Amino acid sequence: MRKGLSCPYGQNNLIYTLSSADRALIEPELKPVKLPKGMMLEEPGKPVDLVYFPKTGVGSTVAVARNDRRIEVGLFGCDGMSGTAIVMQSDHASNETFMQIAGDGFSIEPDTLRALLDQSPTLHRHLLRYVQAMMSQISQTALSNGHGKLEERLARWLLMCHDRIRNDEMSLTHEFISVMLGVRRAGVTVGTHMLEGKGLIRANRGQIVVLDRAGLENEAWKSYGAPEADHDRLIGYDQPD
Amino acid sequence: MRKGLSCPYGQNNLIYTLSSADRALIEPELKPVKLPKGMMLEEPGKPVDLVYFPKTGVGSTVAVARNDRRIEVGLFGCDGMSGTAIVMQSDHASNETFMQIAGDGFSIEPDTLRALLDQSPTLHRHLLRYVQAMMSQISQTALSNGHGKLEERLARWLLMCHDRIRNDEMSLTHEFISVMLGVRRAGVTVGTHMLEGKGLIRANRGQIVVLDRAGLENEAWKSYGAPEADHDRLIGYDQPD
DNA sequence: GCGCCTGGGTGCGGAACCGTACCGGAATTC
DNA sequence: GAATTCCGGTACGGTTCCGCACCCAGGCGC
Repeated sequence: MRKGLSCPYGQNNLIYTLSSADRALIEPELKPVKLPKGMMLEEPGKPVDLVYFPKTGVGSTVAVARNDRRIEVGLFGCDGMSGTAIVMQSDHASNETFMQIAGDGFSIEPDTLRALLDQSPTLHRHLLRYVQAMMSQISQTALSNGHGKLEERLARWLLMCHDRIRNDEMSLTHEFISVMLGVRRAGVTVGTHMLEGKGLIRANRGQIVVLDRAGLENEAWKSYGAPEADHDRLIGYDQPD
Repeated sequence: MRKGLSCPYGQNNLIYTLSSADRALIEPELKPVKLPKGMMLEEPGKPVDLVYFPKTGVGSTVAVARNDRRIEVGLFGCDGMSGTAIVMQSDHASNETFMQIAGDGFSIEPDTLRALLDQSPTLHRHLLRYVQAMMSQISQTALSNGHGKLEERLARWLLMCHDRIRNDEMSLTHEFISVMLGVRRAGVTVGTHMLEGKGLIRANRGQIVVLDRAGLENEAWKSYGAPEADHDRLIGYDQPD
């Protein structure tokens, strides 16, 4: 587990790190919600109809091209939120966001959130800083997609997932990972074998177990770390109050 | 020229599309400034020391990895600004931004801008929506880097540059383009030959001339367009007032 | 005029990854 | 327990792009 995500299990870190005043402001408006696997949180070009703050599970943000090519650009769990367009004073999402690993969390109406943002500059500031951290993550993804070898990108992706799950076991199929990374399914099979051969993970049938996190970080050192450090600086230890 | 960038030549579109009240607010604080080629506008991990609004020229935002791998993630000209971290209520940049093609524009002190953002929610909103458009552009870059062939990525990049120059001739070396795209210099040579062969551009010695813009767009259709449409929706025709 | 630097053209071997396809075992369904 | 679906292992030819290297031409300084 990364240090910046050390909020208690079953909390959303963005909410948890708010000042008590801001938390008191937003908490009454948050509705508990199940987030089943595959649930669509926002769709490109459409208005955001609910904003979600996961407590568990993992959400993926995917850029989609006209010709149906798609690739994951960002990923979040208890550290983040969907519907960032609202924070940006827009209303339409530009990417697709869905639940990649089931969980639960909170939802809030966009209009309500907008009102709260107007009411509390510190709340707005907090969420803006989160979006800034996401931009850093997306930038790193662009870099990694451009320069990284498959094995390195795979290691980075597994790490980012692992960061957001309080468990070394992850339910992930090669097929799914291949879509997220924008590579062949067979490529992922080969990549996981490489990582298995080095004793970093163990995989079988829709299950990947992280054995050596430090080793994975080493494998992905070119691509992993900078956005995570940004996040910790922007959110983790920067609690207003 | 794209429709969303149709502000008068020698204006910054972000400033130009402000409400008259907001423009009156910010204009006294803007200092005219030359933006020579290669000028560093912000550096990763360092505080933003000035925010720039170009009127002419092109700026590049580049993600840098620890091992010195780098790749351009975003690009802006008279349509944008540097120092978006300030708009996001942060102070440190996470990427490197520099002038790729010389120009001129305005600068403003971060503290001054911060004060203005607090003072005018509509100003803040306007700039936030610009950052949202940039996120869309970065996402598309990640997608393009992951899936796109060199020729297609090259076409997209030339289009994005062309959008921000009021001229079909662009001073660009293969070497420079190769760094921006994160590919070999020789690869760019081959790619430009392909585009030349199709009659879309003409290139010689540090000069690239766009001959057939529509053809270029066709060549890059998978990657070009969506972020530009987002930008136009968020900024171009959404003038408060 | 000469040398030098910059920018671009070209070639070659090899690595990485693609598209496609086939197969087998594991889980699920009825 | 038979059928079906899901998931992963494997193979093969082809393409794209890399790393490296060498050379040539234009432009500049001296």
